[in-house]
Amino acid sequence: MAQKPSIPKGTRDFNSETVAKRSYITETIKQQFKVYGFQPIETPSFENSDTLIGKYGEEGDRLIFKILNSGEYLKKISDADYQERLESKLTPKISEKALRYDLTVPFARYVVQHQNEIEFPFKRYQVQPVWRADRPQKGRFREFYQCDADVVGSRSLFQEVEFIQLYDAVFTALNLKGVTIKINNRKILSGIAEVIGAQDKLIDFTVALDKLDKIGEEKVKEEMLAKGISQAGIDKLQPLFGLSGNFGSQIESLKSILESSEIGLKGIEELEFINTAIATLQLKTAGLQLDVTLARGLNYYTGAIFEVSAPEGVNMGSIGGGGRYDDLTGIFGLKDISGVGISFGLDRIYLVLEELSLFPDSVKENTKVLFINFGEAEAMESLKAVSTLRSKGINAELYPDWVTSGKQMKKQMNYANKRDIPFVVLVGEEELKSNRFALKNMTSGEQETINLDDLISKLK
RNA sequence: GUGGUUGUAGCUCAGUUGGUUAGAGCGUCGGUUUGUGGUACCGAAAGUCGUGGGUUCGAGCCCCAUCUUCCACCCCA
Repeated sequence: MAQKPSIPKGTRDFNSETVAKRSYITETIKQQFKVYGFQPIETPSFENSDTLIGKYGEEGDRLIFKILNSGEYLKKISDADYQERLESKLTPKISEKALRYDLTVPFARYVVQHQNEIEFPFKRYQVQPVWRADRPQKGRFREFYQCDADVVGSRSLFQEVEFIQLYDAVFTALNLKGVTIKINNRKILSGIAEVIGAQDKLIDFTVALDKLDKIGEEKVKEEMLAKGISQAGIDKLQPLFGLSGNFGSQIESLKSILESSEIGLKGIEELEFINTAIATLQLKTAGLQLDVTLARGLNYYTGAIFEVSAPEGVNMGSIGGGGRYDDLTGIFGLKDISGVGISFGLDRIYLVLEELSLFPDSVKENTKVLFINFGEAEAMESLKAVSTLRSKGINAELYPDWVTSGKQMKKQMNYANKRDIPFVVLVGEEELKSNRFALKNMTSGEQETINLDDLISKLK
């Protein structure tokens, strides 16, 4: 064979079984989104670069796929710019569009652009692929799907409460038990940074703190010190490292750390509200856990921060995340619109369900009955029956090629086997004469000759 | 973006310090079996050893580049 074609790294082809399983997940998620009152929207797969660039931090900019301009884009570059070879200067001149990096920023753009047509609070969901120029690893791809639900135009903490319920509802519907919804609050992180005198180093501080369960207390302290946080400040963090117990007792410890910080106390107040509400409403299968070290998406989250981790024992990064962003639309010129949202990582949820064998057998459902083809007259008669069965909603098909020998028969039976088709119908010369059908059960091997009505009822 | 790792038949993988014609299992195809599949037995086809350079009398094996896989960073769903 000649050189085989290939696809770019970090992308995948999906066979029909995988498509069925993926669609089982997205349909389950969409169904819950609808039940919770969200409306679908879709946005283009690529945006103007200035919509995306600079919204995800320096690291994010690096991971955005940029689209080369059409036409003679190099001719428009001045000799000076060309000679200079400065990416930051040249890139915007040869690339004015970029692939969607997530669903949140395009959504913010959508809200601002269509603000006069939207009823606030606006609840939307969106299930579309996003692209990142990342280096692939397990559960990390360069093209993957996000399933987002967001609300804009309400500051109510009941939204956060509902999103936690929504997470719980989806994972319950997927029969995925033992999922942990971690929650934190940007205001608490700000408060802690304030207390230790590192307000200006909030990001460095939280990035280091985020690594606590991965690299341990000592390394975290080292990293903070290296980032310029004072030893005195780090000492004040000591109670934080020993934080344990349930939601309530952790909150009490945090209160003592944050007693001098107004914003920190505000964060605690918010967390307490959410926790109390969830305790009253109860979750079905997921667990809610306060995790002060959780610090994701700080480039725009301002209040609650969510992250969902797979059940214990499954080696997978987060399978969902989200949070409150008080001023996301501000970057597009629409001030004081608060938003909060969550995201499900389809590709990772897939890997988790696969690892735990949680896909129901029903996702594989395909053709129920295959008619063996014995020749023109028989095939014609078979197609009549096939049409009738199809009109009754029974997945049926006729093998397209005729039997010319016993080998062909074997081939057709094998075909049914390979495709896991549970029934085969034989309409040969005898059946044609008697106007009956030989129905064979491919699992048990049993066979019976019956009329059309019986055939329908047996296959229903 | 940094460091490492992987690639041999359709699939999963062997292949010794560089040495004749690169192997196995599964699958595929044919036969035992011309209206009955799954099991069994017999047989066959199938590989530019990821790709491109280089070293060597000789390269699947060594060197360089590149693509790909997986992993750890960074970051993230």
